[in-house]
Order: sequence, then structure tokens, then C-alpha cells
Amino acid sequence: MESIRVRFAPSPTGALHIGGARTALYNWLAARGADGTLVLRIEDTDRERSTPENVLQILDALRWLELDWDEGPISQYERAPRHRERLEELLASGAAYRDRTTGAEVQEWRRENPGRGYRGVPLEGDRAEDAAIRLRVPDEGETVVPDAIRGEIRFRNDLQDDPVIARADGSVLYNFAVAVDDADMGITDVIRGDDHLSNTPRQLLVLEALGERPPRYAHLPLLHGPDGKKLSKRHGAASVQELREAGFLPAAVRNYLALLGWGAEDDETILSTDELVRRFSIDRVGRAAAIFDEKKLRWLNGRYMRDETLERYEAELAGHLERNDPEAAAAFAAAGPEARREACEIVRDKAQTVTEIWPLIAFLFTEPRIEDVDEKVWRKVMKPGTRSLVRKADEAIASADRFDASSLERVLREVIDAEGVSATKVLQPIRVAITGSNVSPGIFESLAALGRERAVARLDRAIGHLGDRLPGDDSDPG
RNA sequence: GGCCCCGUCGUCUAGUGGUUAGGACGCCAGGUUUUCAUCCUGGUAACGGGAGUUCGAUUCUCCCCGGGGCUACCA
Repeated sequence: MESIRVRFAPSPTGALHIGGARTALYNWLAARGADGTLVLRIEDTDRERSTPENVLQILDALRWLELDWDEGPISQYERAPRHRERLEELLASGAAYRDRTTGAEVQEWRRENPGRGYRGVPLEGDRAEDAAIRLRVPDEGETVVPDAIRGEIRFRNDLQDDPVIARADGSVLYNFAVAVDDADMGITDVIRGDDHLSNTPRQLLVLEALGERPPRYAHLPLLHGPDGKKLSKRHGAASVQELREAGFLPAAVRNYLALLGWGAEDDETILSTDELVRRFSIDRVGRAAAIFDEKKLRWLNGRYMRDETLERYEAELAGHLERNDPEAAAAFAAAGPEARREACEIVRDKAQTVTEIWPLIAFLFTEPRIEDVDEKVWRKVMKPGTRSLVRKADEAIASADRFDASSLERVLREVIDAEGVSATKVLQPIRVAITGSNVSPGIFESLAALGRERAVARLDRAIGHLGDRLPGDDSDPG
């Protein structure tokens, strides 16, 4: 059996969207699962809209997703000489011809001739000089697209217009370039979006005129936004870059994207990349369009976050801070390996995305100001009686013989028991005092990570502040 | 308009000519808990509609409805 050759062929007219990312992933899975070859081809024949920046962005996005390719990137535009060569063949054989009918004229013709495809008027000699080139579509028969996902799809030839395959200036068009390139590159399986299904008969016709053997096809259903409409920049985190900045992990994104349109026999949800490679099969891809659901991605991402090694966790966080918050990145780096590691350890299970990590542990690397504590939070936590409780807790913390989480828990539980109050009454004020927020990692771990000196200093400061901010606190005159 | 594709819980999906139509996310309610999250338990919720084939259709066929794509000298 021949080994498969697939290609991912994005057009660099914008950033890589999750739809494109999924197409890339499916091609990658198909290749990796069958010991095949993945070719990366940049479809940049539209010089107006293609930019080098977009090419870079696409490559960057693929690298971030950890999807590698075996050949390319190949610029389709740079293959223009080859395209012209093949074009000449068709012109010579009569399979293609020059015609200067404009799009508007074709439209009008169609209005007057419903139920037929447009056939141009072949031009010769001088008059043909700067005319576009059309492919001659037979009036008889039909063109059948063999599709791994949808079966055979039939298109009547007499309904197809003779498509323009080259512009007046001689540059070729998408449907022609694709056919030539797929043939030249020995592509065996074309896996791409549904939006190309209607283009396929045109490409098949080009292939046939060229005498080339057609590949197999698999047209993926499109991805829609939360509103059920075609996905676009307006719908949430649409580009791969946005996904990264939103704090998602590549492995989680791969897992999620794989499930968006494909499901294993047993309907498993958590699938490692190895597992995906092993189990993916293109003919199990569904036929209906799917909606990108960020909530599920978040959940999945949280699962991956909790499974990360501490080393990777820290690296993800550091990378994120460097890209988005240089000040925080500097503070984090300056703290030293021990502190960084401990911070990661105590938040590990709490964040669903990389973005959520820093706000939870920033208090370990910066000095929170009591004045910055949200007024509502302060009032909710700091009640009459709080001051004396915090003072007692402070003393216990200051004199704890060991400063690790379990020792701190022990001494603080003693205070709680002795005072006969709920744990929350003591612990929440401490949390706010040392972290500046009512949301943080476990309080004992947080105290231990902070260290005795800083913990006590922050508590002392809060106690002082409590006098000012709780004027009505009669229960604690001292 | 023409051509083509698609239609199972809100979302992603599994599934079969006879099932209590299963799972996951979400949501709701409990539980654990020092906050938030996690975690655990339970619950909610679907075969778009109508004919036909059949003893029996979610499953097969047709029609309708709904959604989408293409219909460029874009990709």
C-alpha cells in the first residue's frame, strides 16, 4: 500500500483561525497516524491579499500548536512558471481557451439562460492577447467527487460554467494552481474545509484535462461561532494567537479541536496526542458543522493544567508573563527558583488557564497595598471582633516553631478552637491581609510560601489599619 | 435564483430497523472545604416537521422547514 501524502494549504490572508488549525490538525493526525507525509503549502497566488506577516503568523501558530510538517513551506506563487507551463499544455490541446467575457456579462448570460453553464467564446490571435483563460467543461456527463466523509457527490457538467483558470495577465487562479500542485506534489488525500466542496469538480476537471490522477478527498464540516454563524474575527477567541494569549495549552487545544467534528467509537473525551494519532480516522469525522465552545475548552484546559509537571507549569507561566506583563515577569524571575516553584505548587490545581495563575500568586512577588483592597471585600471580611482575632492569629503565626503549611494549620486551628469561632472568621481576614484579596491559594500554604517575616508584617499592618477602618468596632477597644 | 452539503440534549458527540437514546461540557441541587476553584453525588435536557417503506422507525426513501457553502480574472 502506498503511504499517504497530505497537505495543509492555508491562504495567508489573515491569522490562522481555529477552523484552519483544526484542518491542519486533522491533516497532521492523518499523516502521523499512517506514517505519511505532511506538506505545508502557502496558497499565496492572490498578491493583493497575501502578506509575509500573515505567513509568519501561520507558521508561528502551527509551531505553537506543535504541529510539524515534513515538506515546505512551499510558496504557491513561486511555482508560477510551472503553472504557466501546465497552462500552455491545456491551451495547446484545446482543453483551455482565451475568452474576454467579464463576470458581469457571465452573470447576465446566466440570467437569460437558466439551467446551463456558461461557455465562453474562444479568441484567437491578437484579439486573444490579454484575455483570461477558461477551462473547457464538457457538456455531457458528471463529475464525481469521492469524499471520505460524505461518500460520492455528483455534479452535472452541463451546469458548470467554464471556469476562469488564469487572469488576463497570465497569473493562474486558485482552482488551477491547486490542481497542478496537488498533482506535482503527489498528494494522495486532500483534507480541507467544506467550503471547497463546490470547487472540487473544477479541480477534478483540471486534473482530468492534465491527465493526472485525482486524489481522494475529505471535506470537513465548517466551524461556527457561538451564534451558529460562520466563525469570524468577531466571535470570541477565533485565532490561534488569541487562544495562546487567553492562556490555553497547545495539548488541550489539540485535544479539543480533534473532538470538534470527530469522535472515537467509545466517545472518550480526554485523549493525549499519542492517543489521537493512534485513534484518529478521517472517515469517522462527522458531517455537521460544529460550534466552538470555549467553556468546554476551558474545562479541558484545566485538566491539562493540573496534569502538567511543575517545570512545564512554571515555564508556561513565565512565557505568558513575558509576553503580556513585563513587570510581573521581572518580579517573578527575580524571586529565584525556590519561590517560583513553591508558588506554582500552591496554585497548580486552581487555575483553568495560564492567564489565571498570576493573579492568584502575585501577592508572593509584589507588596499588596491595603488601600487597594476592594472596599466591598474588606467590609465583607472585616467584621467587629476581627481585629482581636487577627491579633491572636498573628501572635500564633509569629511564634510558630515551624513555618510550614501543616504547622501553621495546627497553630491556627488552636486559635480558632480557643476562640470558639468558625474557621472562616479567622482565616478570611488573614487571607485578605496577606494577599490583598478574598481569593487565593490555600491560606496555610500561602502563609508558608510568604515566609514568617512578610506574613507577620502584613498582618501587623492590617491590624493597624483595622483600627481606622472599623470605627464602630466596640468589641475590641484594645 | 441555481448547484451542493448538513440537521440526536443549550454545546461537542456515541448509537441502533426493536435501547430506560449513552457520555462529556454547561446548567441546577446537594456534599467536601479556610476563600475561589478543584473534587464527589444526583438532577435537567435531544432524535426539526410531514408523508412513505416496515410488524416496528431516531435509524431507510421522498417532500418541507431550518442552517451552511459555492456561484470572482479571491482562496
